[in-house]
Amino acid sequence: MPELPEVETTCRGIAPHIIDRQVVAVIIREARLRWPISGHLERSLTGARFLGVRRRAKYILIDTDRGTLMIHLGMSGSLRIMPATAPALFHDHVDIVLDDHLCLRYHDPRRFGSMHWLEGVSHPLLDSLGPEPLSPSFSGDYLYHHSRKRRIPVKQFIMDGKVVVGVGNIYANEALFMSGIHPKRASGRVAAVRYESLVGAIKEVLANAIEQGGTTLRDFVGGDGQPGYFAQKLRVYGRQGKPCRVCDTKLREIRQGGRSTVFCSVCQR
DNA sequence: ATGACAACCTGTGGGC
DNA sequence: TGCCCACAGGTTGTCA
Repeated sequence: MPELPEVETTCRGIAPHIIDRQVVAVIIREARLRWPISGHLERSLTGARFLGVRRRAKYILIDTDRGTLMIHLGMSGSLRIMPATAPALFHDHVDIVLDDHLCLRYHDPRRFGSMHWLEGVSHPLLDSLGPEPLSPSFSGDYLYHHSRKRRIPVKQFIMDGKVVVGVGNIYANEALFMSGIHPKRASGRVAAVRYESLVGAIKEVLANAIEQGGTTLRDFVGGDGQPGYFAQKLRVYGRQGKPCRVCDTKLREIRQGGRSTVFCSVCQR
């Protein structure tokens, strides 16, 4: 489900409701996520006070006075604020009950998400991540230099979290269209000036999607339960067979690394 | 080091 | 109408 804009939307949605609140209980109904939830988590988190919400890549980092709660939403996860007394539905795997009778509820049908407790500042899953796409260190120059001599198609290159984090399938498709680059082009054969354009497109599409509250395709809702409104602005993703918004050519769909790629064979070279 | 691919899991939509 | 297969927003691990 969530790409970076949806994760950012979730962070912003939950932060005002949980900061300064104390955890009075942790209810784990299903611990079998991508990695099983550690037995330490409940003991460590209960009684802790939330201090702030951060994001690194698609990980949500919730700092407390005792350690940090690290949550990933996988493909189908969501976090909602709701009354602690609201009946738990199917796939509501975890409740973090707060001292004001609200709770932070984790829902994830596919269970590709995860929940970790960090005692220190780091975690192995965060160690080899590339730069944040909206940070100044992510530049055309950076992509150009890291792609030399690489043969991987440019779309898969920008979706590699060791290269840059937070560029998922939707926004990779969109950014390549916006910058006129063919998704199958070898990343090592993309010129510097085109990487400048691509990086600009990635920053623009992600920033716009965040402003719109994320992209709701099926069931995404932010921390307040509201859907995102970016879906109606998509240029290529999900529009295979439909006319290119620029030149009217029928958009093509191919598969790359098991993921669907939609592009315009006239606009993208 | 790089790249290709399977794996994790459930829900849904399209084709037959 | 109902069944089955393919595919869905992500990421890691394995293997050649």
